[in-house]
Amino acid sequence: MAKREKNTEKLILEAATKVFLEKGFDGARMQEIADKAAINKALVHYYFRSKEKLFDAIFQEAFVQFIPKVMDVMTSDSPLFEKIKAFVNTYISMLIKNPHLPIFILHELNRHPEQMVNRIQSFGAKPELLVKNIIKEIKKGKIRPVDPRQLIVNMIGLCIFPFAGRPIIQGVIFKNDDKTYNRFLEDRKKDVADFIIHSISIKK
Amino acid sequence: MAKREKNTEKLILEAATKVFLEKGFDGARMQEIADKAAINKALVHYYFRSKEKLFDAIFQEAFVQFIPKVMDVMTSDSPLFEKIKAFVNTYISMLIKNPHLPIFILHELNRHPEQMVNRIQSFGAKPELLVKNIIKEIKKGKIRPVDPRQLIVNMIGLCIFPFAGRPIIQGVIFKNDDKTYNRFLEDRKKDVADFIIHSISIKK
DNA sequence: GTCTATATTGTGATAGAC
DNA sequence: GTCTATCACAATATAGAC
Repeated sequence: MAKREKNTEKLILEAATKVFLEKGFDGARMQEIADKAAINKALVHYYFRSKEKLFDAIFQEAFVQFIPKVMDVMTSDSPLFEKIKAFVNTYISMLIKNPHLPIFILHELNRHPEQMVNRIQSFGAKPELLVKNIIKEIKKGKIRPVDPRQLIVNMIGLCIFPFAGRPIIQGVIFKNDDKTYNRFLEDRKKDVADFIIHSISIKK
Repeated sequence: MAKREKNTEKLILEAATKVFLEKGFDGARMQEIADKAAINKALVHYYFRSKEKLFDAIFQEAFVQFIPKVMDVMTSDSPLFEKIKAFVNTYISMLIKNPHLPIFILHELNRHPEQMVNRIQSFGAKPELLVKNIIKEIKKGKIRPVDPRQLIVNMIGLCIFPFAGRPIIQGVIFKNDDKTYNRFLEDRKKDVADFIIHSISIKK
């Protein structure tokens, strides 16, 4: 059976995702989206009515992807260090596939912080559970006493930053070499996990 | 003696800095800059000719501020851990005063990575020195063997992320409370330094 | 559903009086 | 130097034929 042709709506969404993620809402052009989807500009409006509505569709999906599935990791019954390794590995792997995601989400949310209020309810990340879990480990004397919120921010920041800051890091530290930087990102899965674990381990 | 009036050029630069840093190049409007400077739109063009030229002036200064003065810290002859503490403390303090700086720089460089090539030469950050310094500490057995480049990226990322990701972090973890988040940022000066130092300390 | 043509508005930039 | 008025074009959005 022949492969089914993609329908137009999907073509537009794919094109729009690329353009919006690379240029942001303000930098994106409906014309460029239409060109990339190999259709006419009017057709984009036919399917999504306005630039804003099209953007909302893309942002929604991108945002869900961006929010790390902390809960998935925490519901497992493996030890904390194993959970950290799994989280870092999964999250960095996803970002390697979607390198523009961090800046896109971060920039758009900085432009429109009010939108954050709406988003919070719409997804089920409950960091309280993770916080409690960390506190439990501290009380059991398994890890160094730290502010759990700081630890969570550290974990996420360490994963995201090399993608959000790629041009500057690659430029300054890696002499703009793509291959070396990609290798650096691969290595990071292990390095960041080690880094975090060492930072909360108790010295004997 | 009466306080001297600010000249127009300075007024424009101050207004433009605010607008560009909050909205980025694509989102900024010459009209808004003029309004904020309490002058006419034509006058902005009179002083800077074009939006792009005005932007360049702002970006240049912002970029210099953004690049952490790693060298300043490293030229001191204090021990590595003291250097790390000083760096984290200085950099986070600066970011508290300029919270929009990270997203602004990161976003604009992602939009125009080619510009990074020009910038690199224009400022004197030589991370090689820092890399060598870290390697020396490792060889002396003072710290755990790590990839110095990863360590540097970690240090910077840990400082920057809570500012770049403020809306999302504050929304999800801090129930959107400004005061708590500001306190969190203050605490971070110490917490991040501790975090890094523990992560590279050698266990006895 | 898809196209061409066009309306409409927004925005950077300039001309010219004062 | 500073202003008002205006140009020129870019970009979103719609009308209407097919």
